[in-house]
Amino acid sequence: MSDIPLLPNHQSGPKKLTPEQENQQLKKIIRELGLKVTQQRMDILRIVKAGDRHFTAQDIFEAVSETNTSIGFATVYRFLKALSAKAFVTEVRMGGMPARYEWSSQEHHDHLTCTVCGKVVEFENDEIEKLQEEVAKSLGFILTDHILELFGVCSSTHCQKVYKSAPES
Amino acid sequence: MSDIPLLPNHQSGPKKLTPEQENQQLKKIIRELGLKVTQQRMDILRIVKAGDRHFTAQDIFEAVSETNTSIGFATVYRFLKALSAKAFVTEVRMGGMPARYEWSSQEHHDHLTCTVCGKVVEFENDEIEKLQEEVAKSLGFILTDHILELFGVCSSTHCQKVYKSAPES
DNA sequence: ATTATTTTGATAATGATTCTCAAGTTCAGG
DNA sequence: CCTGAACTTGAGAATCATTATCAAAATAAT
Ligand SMILES: [Mn+2]
Ligand SMILES: [Mn+2]
Ligand SMILES: [Zn+2]
Ligand SMILES: [Zn+2]
Repeated sequence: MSDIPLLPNHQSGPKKLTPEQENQQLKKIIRELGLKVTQQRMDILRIVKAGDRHFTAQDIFEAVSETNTSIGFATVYRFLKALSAKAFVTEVRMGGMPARYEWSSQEHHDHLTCTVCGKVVEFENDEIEKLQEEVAKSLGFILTDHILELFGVCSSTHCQKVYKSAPES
Repeated sequence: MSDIPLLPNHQSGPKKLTPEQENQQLKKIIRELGLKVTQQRMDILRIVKAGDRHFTAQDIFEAVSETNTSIGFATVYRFLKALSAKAFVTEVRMGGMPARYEWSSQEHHDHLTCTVCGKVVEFENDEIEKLQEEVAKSLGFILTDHILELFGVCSSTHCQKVYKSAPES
């Protein structure tokens, strides 16, 4: 949807890949899932992996349709499910709205989602992470994972207006 | 992990109310919403307000049906929506699961869950809450809600042993 | 009581996601 | 290159939670 810049997808590794090299990468991933390589899966994977945004199934469906392949929603959902089952992609869900998917980057981050337009902003905050560790430790736990999702209203005039005109909180 | 464990509603004030007093309380709330007092609304409110857990619309529908009144799902959803619009109840929507509602008077809390035995500990950390506000503000958002779930291994010898001997995940 | 205003609930509609299954594709082996 | 068994696809039906419709019923101000 919109385009307020976030954490840029700052990759560190080399990203000069020939199309053929990229294809080999994608195929390798598909095979790691124990699945057959199909045009649809290649297309979906290319989009999700290359993108620096959070895609909905609809986004991916449209993107794949645009290029060449005819594809069904079922295929998109099926493959995304397989990818997130093996943690290649992360599924971000917010009540009511369609799920969003992103390539699982190595870098940890949390999400701030606009409850009006669905925009997702990534952030990472070392202080919060540290406090989480402390909380866990103080309760006798070894912390192994966490989910932090913030919800709010983004700065777009549209969303601000909707928020202010809504029944007051 | 099938159920959503929560704070027992460890009481705050005096809760010795005659049925009539309780009814007056409930009516007052309904009128504060600018709505007419109906049997259905009384029933729904009584359940949500008294409960010590998170209810789904289904839960409430069943509970009300059991007692006396015939009631429709639409009525449950409508009234819950009105209640959460005015923040009398909190709506929690996660993933694809049905929304859950809880009376808002409970202290805010987050959860720390043992991934081995499933034990859930609640905690509350003002510093984290404050940092969340700051993060949202710095990204131009008005923060309206958040979900913070920590996962780890609790201090029980059993869970510690399982954790140490487990192959890495 | 009267009656204007709300509310209700059965049922249809919605929207995201999943399921079904006939037809099409992939790929290991020959 | 063929073949065929196993896998995959996509159109459409099915689910599931939630919302919208709307005529009939309940509420509350007069
Ligand atoms: Mn992200
Ligand atoms: Mn919290
Ligand atoms: Zn927004
Ligand atoms: Zn444990």
